[in-house]
Amino acid sequence: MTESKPSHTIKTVPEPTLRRLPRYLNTLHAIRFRGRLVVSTSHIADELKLDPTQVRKDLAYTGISGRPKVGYDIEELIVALETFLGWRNTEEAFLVGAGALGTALLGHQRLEECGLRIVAAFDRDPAKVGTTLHGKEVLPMKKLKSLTARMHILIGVLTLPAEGAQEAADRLIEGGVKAIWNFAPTRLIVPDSVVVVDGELYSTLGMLKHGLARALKNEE
Amino acid sequence: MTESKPSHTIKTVPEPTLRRLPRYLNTLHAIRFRGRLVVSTSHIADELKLDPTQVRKDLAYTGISGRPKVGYDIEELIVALETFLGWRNTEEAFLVGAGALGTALLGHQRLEECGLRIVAAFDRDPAKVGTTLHGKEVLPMKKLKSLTARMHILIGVLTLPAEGAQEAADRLIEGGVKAIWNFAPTRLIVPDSVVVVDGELYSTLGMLKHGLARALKNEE
DNA sequence: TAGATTGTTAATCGATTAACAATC
DNA sequence: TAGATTGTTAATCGATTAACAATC
Repeated sequence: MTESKPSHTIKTVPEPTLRRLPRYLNTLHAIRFRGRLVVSTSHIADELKLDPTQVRKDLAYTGISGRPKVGYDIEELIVALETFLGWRNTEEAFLVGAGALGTALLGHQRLEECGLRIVAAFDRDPAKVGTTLHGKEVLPMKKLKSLTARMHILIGVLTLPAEGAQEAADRLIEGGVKAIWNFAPTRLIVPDSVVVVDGELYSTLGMLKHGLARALKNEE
Repeated sequence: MTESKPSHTIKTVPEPTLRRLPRYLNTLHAIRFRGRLVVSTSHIADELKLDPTQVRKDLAYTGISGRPKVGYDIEELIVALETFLGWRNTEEAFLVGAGALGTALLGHQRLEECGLRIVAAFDRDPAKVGTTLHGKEVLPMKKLKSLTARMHILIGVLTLPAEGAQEAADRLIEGGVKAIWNFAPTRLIVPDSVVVVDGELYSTLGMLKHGLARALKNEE
């Protein structure tokens, strides 16, 4: 018996591709700012030191198509990429853990441009509860689940230590959250229906410091 | 004529491996906390839903070796990983851009545990210059290059908008910086001797929102 | 039309996974 | 010793790159 895939299966996008798409957007914004209306994949590839074929393959995933000899309409391409990445429709989110990192994300304007509006923070510290950070209320943990449900919040942002992370994730998921942006240094156990994406702060810091160590060693 | 590699060539570590190593550390800390003294690769792999062989290959890069039948000494393994990632010797850094994100990193305690001590911030806003954030001075941009050189700073952290990023990177590099942790949404052009690692805030946010959109679509 | 660029198919490369011998 | 686990070599898989036909 051969396995028959459901006809509506969406082609999954390779993770490396997904990581590059936001970089294409950065580049496109810069190019558009210089007054260009169309752009070729070699143009984008040059700017980012990538292979033009790779850029073309990546763009194909978003469903947009260019015109031979001409290239891609920059405006259309930006819209297609932003739509694909989900940056075109703003989604409300709750943040758990109002420490330094959490406070930063509450105040980081650019997140809203990427379709993420953090509407409130939660913290277990009574001294923080009731205060306002960057215009957003800090609420007590015991309200996390009920408010998530009542406000139909779909995204949770975790900026707390590893210890409290799983517990917070559980409450959020019980409340109906479908996606978690996790900055806590721990792996979360969640149902298949929930997406977890790691903030990767420490991964990138590891790459940085390892790279520095190598660079210094090579110099001797 | 055959190419002869220099005998001291260091084997380069695949990027996926480098991304996983900090996750192993998280897991190891949790396992150690539970009182274990040794750990097997299948144990680590189970916790992180990875393949044991992959964990073994990754660990081999750090130079540590385990004992057949027994496994790895947790303590030794943690030290080996931290050393490999450069988290064991603290390096001083300058941060440029004292906005919300920059302020957060200035106050984020855990960075120091990963060997990064941000000692001062720089900003072009005269209103911020002279103030103190999380106990660290905010200094004017015009001192960036000279202070970097005088204090032998090797790491720069960029938390400013795309526009100012290249300029700041240039000043840091002129001052002697060898590694840049870049949170600005732009590609930096730097000499080969300088390591740039992207903070990837927007890449991960893109993966999150794209993942959410897919999850919601699959549900209908 | 000729040339440039897209989009696709094939070849290559590198990372993951499987198989297994070495070893405590 | 027997069994479990490491560490390495081989097979597989997937992503990148190269080649090239289609097209404006």
